[in-house]
Amino acid sequence: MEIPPVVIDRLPLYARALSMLEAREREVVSSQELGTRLGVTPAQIRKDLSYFGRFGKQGRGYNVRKLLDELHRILGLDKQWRMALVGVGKLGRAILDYQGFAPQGFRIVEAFDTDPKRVGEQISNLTVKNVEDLERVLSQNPVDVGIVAVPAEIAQDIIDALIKCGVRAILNYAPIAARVPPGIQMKRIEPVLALQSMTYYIKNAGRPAASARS
Amino acid sequence: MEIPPVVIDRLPLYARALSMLEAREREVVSSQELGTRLGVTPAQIRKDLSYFGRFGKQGRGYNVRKLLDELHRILGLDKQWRMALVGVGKLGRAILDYQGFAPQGFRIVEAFDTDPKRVGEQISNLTVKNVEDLERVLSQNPVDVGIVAVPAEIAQDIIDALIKCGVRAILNYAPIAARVPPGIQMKRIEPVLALQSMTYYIKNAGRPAASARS
DNA sequence: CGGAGTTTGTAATTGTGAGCACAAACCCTT
DNA sequence: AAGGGTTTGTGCTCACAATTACAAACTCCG
Repeated sequence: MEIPPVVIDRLPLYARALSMLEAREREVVSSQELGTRLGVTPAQIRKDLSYFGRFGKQGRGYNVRKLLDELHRILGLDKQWRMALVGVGKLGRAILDYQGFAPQGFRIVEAFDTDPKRVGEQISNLTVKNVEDLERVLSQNPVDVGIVAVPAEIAQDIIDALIKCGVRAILNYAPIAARVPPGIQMKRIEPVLALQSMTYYIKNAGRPAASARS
Repeated sequence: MEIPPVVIDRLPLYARALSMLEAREREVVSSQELGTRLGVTPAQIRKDLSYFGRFGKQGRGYNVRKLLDELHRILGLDKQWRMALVGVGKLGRAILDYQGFAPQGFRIVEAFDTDPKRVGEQISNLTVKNVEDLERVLSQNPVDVGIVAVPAEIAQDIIDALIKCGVRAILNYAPIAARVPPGIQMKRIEPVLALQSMTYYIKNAGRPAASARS
């Protein structure tokens, strides 16, 4: 069955909420409560889950542990994922430093750069390698995900190179609308774009002089 | 007229592509070409723009400079936007360091933290202030946008505090599904969620043994 | 200046996802 | 064991967004 991408995008949210509940040793949760926590309607949650099976019990709700396991299995979060970072400038270093990947099973196992001055440098347990060796290195030791943190001008070339090396998912921090062939996943991380769409909504508000704040 | 949020989300993409074309001194561009660059259908672009007016000329296309100006005006990008950062841990420091905001008119003008050890510290032209003084500082010198880079546990409280201070848009880096009242804009920046949905699509692919690569 | 070739703007259509509402299933208390 | 109270899973409807298709408007070359 073909599952709508929006549904897939919501599943990690559900999983994260369930993790929190599990940490608090909650055994059961209803779509109602989950929905309130996440700002999603209960029907939406039930429908999303129904694409994959019947995980709840009428009159009771969902077993937190069991549903979390199912979601992990569905999303492929029951494995470890190997990632390669390209670009170890300021942004790249911040990504290497980021403590949020590892606990979720995402490990950065290679780092590349074009700048010879950076190649060879040791950053958090990794030796920065030359991007020219990308194909050689990754063919011997493949990764699943490529993280792109290079200037916009060369981002598309880097992405193409990564895909040629068998990478199937790209996390793109470069400010560019890159193209990937069908079957390859790509998501942008672009704070500036997020800001630029929010300003549309707030541009006219002025400072609320002295009116009510609901 | 009520404009679909998806449309608003695409406008910054158009603006960025136009910026690039302007830098290359292109005078005119068609929806066709713009669409190819961005991976969007030409009709989509024309329809999106038609919500706001008639900016093109049949048989010719869009004047790059003029359309870019219009988009800037529509999105409110013709002003400077003041932002306050809360949380100057590793992530917060990386955000302060990020060179991508300023050129687009987004300036971080205040930085806050809860940790007394960090309060008073100087980071890139800013003095870190105590989050307890948030209300006082921002009431004297309001900002438009709040950037949240604190642990999940306190993120909702920080967001509530920012909104109480008149902030109308939140850029949220904390891994939490926070709630905001209607009229307040919020966007998440969450690389992990992006990864966790991509794995769904690539989890079964295995390594393509020796098959064709299209 | 005329006609072939472009390209826009939009009406009409198609496709898709969200919400509603309810039967069926289960829990729990008495 | 029975009945009131919950909650799930899903068919149906509605709303909205993407695509198609085309008339109208413009360009530009000879």
